[in-house]
Amino acid sequence: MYHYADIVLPVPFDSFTYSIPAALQEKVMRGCRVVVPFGKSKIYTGIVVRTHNNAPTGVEVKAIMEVLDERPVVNEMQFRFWQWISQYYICPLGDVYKAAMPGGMKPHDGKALKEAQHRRPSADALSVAGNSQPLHALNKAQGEALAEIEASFHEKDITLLHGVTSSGKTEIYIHIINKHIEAGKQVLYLLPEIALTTQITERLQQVFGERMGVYHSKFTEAQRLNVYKRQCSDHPFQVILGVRSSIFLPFQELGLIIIDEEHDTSYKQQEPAPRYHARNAAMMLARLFGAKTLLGTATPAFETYHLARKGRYGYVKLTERYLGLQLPEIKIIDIKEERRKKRMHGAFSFPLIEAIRGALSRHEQIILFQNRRGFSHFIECKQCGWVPRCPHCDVSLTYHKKTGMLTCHYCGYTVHLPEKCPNCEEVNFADVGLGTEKVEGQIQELFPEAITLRMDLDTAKTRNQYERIIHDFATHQADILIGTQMVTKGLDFDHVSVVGILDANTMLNLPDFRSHERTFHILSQVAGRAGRKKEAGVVILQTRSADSEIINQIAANDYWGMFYQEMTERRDFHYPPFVRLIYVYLRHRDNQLLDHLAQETATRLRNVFGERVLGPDCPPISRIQSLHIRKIVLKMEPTLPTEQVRKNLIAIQQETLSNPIAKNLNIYYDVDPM
DNA sequence: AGCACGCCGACT
DNA sequence: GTCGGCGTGCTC
Repeated sequence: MYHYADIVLPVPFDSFTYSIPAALQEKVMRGCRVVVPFGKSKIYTGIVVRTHNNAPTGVEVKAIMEVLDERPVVNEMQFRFWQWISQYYICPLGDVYKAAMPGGMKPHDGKALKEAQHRRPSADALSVAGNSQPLHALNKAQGEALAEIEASFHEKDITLLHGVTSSGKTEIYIHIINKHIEAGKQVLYLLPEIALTTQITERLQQVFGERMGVYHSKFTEAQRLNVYKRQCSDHPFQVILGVRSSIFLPFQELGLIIIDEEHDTSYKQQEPAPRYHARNAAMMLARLFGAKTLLGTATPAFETYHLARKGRYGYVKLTERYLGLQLPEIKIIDIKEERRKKRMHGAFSFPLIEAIRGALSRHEQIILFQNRRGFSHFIECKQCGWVPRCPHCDVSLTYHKKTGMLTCHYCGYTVHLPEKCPNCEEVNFADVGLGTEKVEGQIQELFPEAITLRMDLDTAKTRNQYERIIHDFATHQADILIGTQMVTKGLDFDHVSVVGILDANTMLNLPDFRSHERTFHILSQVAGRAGRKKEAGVVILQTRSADSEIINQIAANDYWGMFYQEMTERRDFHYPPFVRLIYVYLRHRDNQLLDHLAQETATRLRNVFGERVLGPDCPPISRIQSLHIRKIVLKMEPTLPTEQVRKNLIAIQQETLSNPIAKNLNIYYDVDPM
């Protein structure tokens, strides 16, 4: 009989010890949810991680109020996985719990007790319906790729499927999934949030019907709760199609994880903790289960490709586009040159205008890509050069013409555009930089007869709005789709013959070692949207760096050249995959105090890690939501024992925070940052 | 991270 | 005289 239990709660600590009342002693089990009082007035739902007889010293122990489950809702595999996430990403277990359980599983306050009273039996078998459709036959190239993947899985646990856009990867996935579920295994199919569209969901639903569950963060709490409970039951879904957080669902017999669009940076959770990378974490999850992992993409992340080349991953290439689709031709247009010749109409070069005109006359569709929302980047007083800036962040405000508002894209601060310059009282503002809203306005002037759609964070805030736009464009209710990187994700439109990239410089010059790789990924993806059945599309790539190597590599679809050059640079300058990066972020309201504390922390880090420590520095955006920011970079050789590193880092964090002047200091680590 | 406690400005 | 601003301290 145990008298105490360690409980994980949705707060940033590992666990808290509670006493077990005699009446609950039979029921309190590892993995079950319990209801406990917390602090002065809170009631939380937590998870039992351990029962024992060690009375905590120096604190008043509170008692568990209620047990919600008769059998565990977190299994042993999940506990091991949570532990790994917590250690690798240097965050307390409570943060992992918050991310891992859908809201409905961790009710708080009155709700927790209510659920205990109205406890329902776990999801019944919702029953296997016979509405599934047969699998499509694979074509020759697909069939060969499938055979190669299977052969590769005999030797390696992880295989990269490198297949050009529209090469029919989804059908290959369906065949592999089918084989695994026929063998009695479960399959997890991961997609980036934005790519989880009805197109793919519907296709998989046709085949797997009731055997498949979909797990998306935009679903209601109740829907996600149902999927979670179903996975705990005796009749779990065989296939889960989900976004990054679905790696935390309970699995019983996981045999395969597919990570589609594996290069996508949105697999990395930036905020809040745990700042995990769902691709890398999924590979660890697969390892725990002895399951296979299939990474799929048209443009592999350089780190992935590097490991595939080294033989750590199996590698299968699919070069043929499905239904004989041709890869688009990419034409580079030098904006500087065109501007000098006075051949630019706003953001549009003559060749782009001609291409659009041609497509419209043939009743074909056009996608225009500009990776910045809003009307202009910022506005500037023509008289005195005044630029409206965010009072809380170190950025200028973006002008949104339709609403007449200036908005901070970091904290959401919004004000009306002033009628006159508050500095010189002049009434003459210039719009500097190009946003999607301005692109749409110019298109409407150039082609008043064309119907346009715009897709960015402003017009596609919800899943419904997003899908509406996709649907309208796919059914040809509009001629031109203008958007940010939202338009690049795994969508296949049949009638797009022209893709215009309005300014391929904005992403290129970011102070980030991955900016070339990212530009390559995103531009290749958007270029891949062009092309119709049996007919090549055209991509007009406008740039101010027409001579740069990277632009030419993108235009030539020279993945290998790009990769080779980047790897050389990353080896020489010590960047991943040759080192493991950890960023240390420090945030504080007081800039001077922050400076001091950041220096102090860097010194502590140097005492342990020496030359591996760089900084502190001010990041490019050095203040967000009134907090000043400093960043310290750690470059660790991959051979360094991660457990020792982690212990040192936690100790240093504690040391810095133990200084009384560091009261409101916020420190956190970002492991493998993106 | 929340959330309560606590000590200083503008309102009925 | 109080309502409420957010500094700071704690959570088994």
